[in-house]
Amino acid sequence: MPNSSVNEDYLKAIFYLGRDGSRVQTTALARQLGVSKPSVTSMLKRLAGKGLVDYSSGQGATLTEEGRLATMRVVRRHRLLETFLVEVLHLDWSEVHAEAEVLEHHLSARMVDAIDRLLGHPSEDPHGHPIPDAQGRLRTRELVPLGDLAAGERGTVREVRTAQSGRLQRWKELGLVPGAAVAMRSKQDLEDVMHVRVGDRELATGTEGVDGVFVEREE
Amino acid sequence: MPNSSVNEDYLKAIFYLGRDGSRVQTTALARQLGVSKPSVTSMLKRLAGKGLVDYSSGQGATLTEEGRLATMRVVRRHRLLETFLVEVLHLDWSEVHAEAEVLEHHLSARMVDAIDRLLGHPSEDPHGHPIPDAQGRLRTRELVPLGDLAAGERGTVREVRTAQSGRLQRWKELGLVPGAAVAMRSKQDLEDVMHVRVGDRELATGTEGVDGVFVEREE
DNA sequence: CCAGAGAGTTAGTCATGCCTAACAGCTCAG
DNA sequence: CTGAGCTGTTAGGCATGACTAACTCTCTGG
Ligand SMILES: [Mn+2]
Ligand SMILES: [Mn+2]
Ligand SMILES: [Mn+2]
Ligand SMILES: [Mn+2]
Repeated sequence: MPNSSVNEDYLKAIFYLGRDGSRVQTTALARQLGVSKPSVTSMLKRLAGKGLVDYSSGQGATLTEEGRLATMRVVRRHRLLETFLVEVLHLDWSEVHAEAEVLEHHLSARMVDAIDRLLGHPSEDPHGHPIPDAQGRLRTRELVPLGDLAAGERGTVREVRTAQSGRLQRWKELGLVPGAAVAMRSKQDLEDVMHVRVGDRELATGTEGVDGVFVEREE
Repeated sequence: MPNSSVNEDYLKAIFYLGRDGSRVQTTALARQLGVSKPSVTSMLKRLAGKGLVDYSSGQGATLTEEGRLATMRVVRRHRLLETFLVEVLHLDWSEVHAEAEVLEHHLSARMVDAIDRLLGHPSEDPHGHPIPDAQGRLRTRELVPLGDLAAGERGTVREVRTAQSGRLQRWKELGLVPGAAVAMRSKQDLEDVMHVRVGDRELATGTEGVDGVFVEREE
């Protein structure tokens, strides 16, 4: 009756893919989770049976309120774990996602509380992602992709969204970490090259190279 | 192809039940693991197929060398985890077994190393159990049940073996923890009552009440 | 000697999650 | 307008790991 690891990963995927308010497609879930489309169809029916998602054949899926709360509990565990792994076990921020992806399903409430306490109730994980509170509330912010800044605009890096550890490693080397001040110097859209000031360094990159870096625009 | 959580719990159970060198019976495993006897028969065949146990129908099971090494890796993770949960997360020693029982199956090598390093390569867990080293070597000691001490004999508590958190809590209150000096004052075998000095306190108990407390005899 | 208790196995079933094959419906390019 | 390419479902199967029912075998007490 409790949710399995697999259930929880489906819920998280539905949550992430549905952030823009849209219904989540079978195919998108299959790609995200690395399973076949029939597996997704079958699982959506079972999650609907448990009251965690709204699903009708061919119409995609959304989380119910119960499903959203269950998802927030998993996301909370995931992000607390990442923070813990970096702060306490001193793993690199590029490595912790894979660990947290597994352990998020196996932490008791007691351990979650102990970690939360030890870390002093952190509000963000190492990648800048907000940690849902114990009631399932998630802070939201107005962030834009770094590549959306116009030439001359400034901002501050707030979140880095990727699960690829190689990209995280590179961004750390480049100084593209939460808190970093950035300024868009110039953009050659046709060539897909932009010049960005990151802290006190200059960076030339394509859109793809910083895809996943989100900034808060300077007012 | 890697061992599942369930596989690992079977291996551990075979290891513990076979410590005395005997072959482990189907029924004993079924009771230990809380599953039916046919489930055990079926699993023993599969573990034998993986080369982890020696099994022939009706003759019980023993670990192969490969199975023993796999078991030592799980026991190492379990005991490092318990130590970590007590030392770092400050959970009570009576609570950590249940947590470790789950997490032992989901820790990466990287996390095991990080925990081992953080703790300074501990040699024992909070209950006094030796932690296998990374090569699967397990320290052995000559311990006897506290109840085996004869009147007048002294010793030191070295290990407490139980998975019941209530018993652990009680033993902690009584001072029956690894390192505690004990002395058998007197025994009334017919009534099954013994009087034991624990540190500077006096304890009257039946055999059952201290079953699982192991001591090193004073020479 | 024989009945019953235990130990252990076989057979058959179920739930969970995954897969491939096949097909239905929609949209869009040619 | 027609076929290719998507999206999505149904059908059927497999692996893991659990269960109950029914059986065999061995041992022991009366
Ligand atoms: Mn996960
Ligand atoms: Mn993160
Ligand atoms: Mn376990
Ligand atoms: Mn222990």
